[in-house]
Amino acid sequence: MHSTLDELFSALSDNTRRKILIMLLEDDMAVTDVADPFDMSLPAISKHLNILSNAGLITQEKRGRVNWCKLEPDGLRDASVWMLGFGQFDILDIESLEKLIEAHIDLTQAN
Amino acid sequence: MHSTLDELFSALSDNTRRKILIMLLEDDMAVTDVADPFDMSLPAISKHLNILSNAGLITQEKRGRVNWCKLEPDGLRDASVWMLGFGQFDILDIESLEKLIEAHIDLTQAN
DNA sequence: TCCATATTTAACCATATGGTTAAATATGGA
DNA sequence: TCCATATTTAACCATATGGTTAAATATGGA
Repeated sequence: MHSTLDELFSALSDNTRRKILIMLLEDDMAVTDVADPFDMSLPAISKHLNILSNAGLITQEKRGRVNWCKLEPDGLRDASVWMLGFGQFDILDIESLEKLIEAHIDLTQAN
Repeated sequence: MHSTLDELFSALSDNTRRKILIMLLEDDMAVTDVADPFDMSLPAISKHLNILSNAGLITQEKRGRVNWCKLEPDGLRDASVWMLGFGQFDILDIESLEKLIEAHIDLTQAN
């Protein structure tokens, strides 16, 4: 929830955890199912999921015996903002961003 | 140069290193000058700079006694691309986008 | 030549990280 | 009630990380 950039980037610095995030892009998953494709013990995956939770990248909701893991859509935002603030704008289309903001301003002024 | 995402995100997960990158956004710097604002020994800074080099985020050029540190503009690219591939760029809300545009304008006008 | 300056290397240390296996816990269902 | 299933916790281990101080190295300049 109130995770630091340290926690965020650190959470992203492990390939297992990045793969888990990509899996959760598809759908929410139980811990056992998250662990399935990995050649690694369940406790190891459980720890990775904890790290992702603390970084704000996922949330976990326990229903019955099953702990459902869900991607947290806003989790990457702080990291994205920090990185893009560096001027890596050639990746994004600046003009369309400006149009988006103009549209937003028009909408708010129309009220 | 050909650093992994692990190295990249890991390099970014330390606040000292992020601060160094922001300092180098201004201008190239000698190692001693990079170290100056930090309450930390020179060897510690030297190690941080090595980590940033290995991650492809900076380059170092030795001229005489002085090792000049230079921001590597494409260094963040792979990380950015990973996040884009993640498809979560709608996570940037309007406010963040406005800040980004402002930052971009500041940067281009600073030239 | 000799000293100062800039930086790295070496040796060390405490703590963090990413994994393991075994045991504990909690819920579901016959 | 009793067993299976889902997951976490505990204890442990090897290696990585981020720092230190002291020594080594290389260059610049009087």
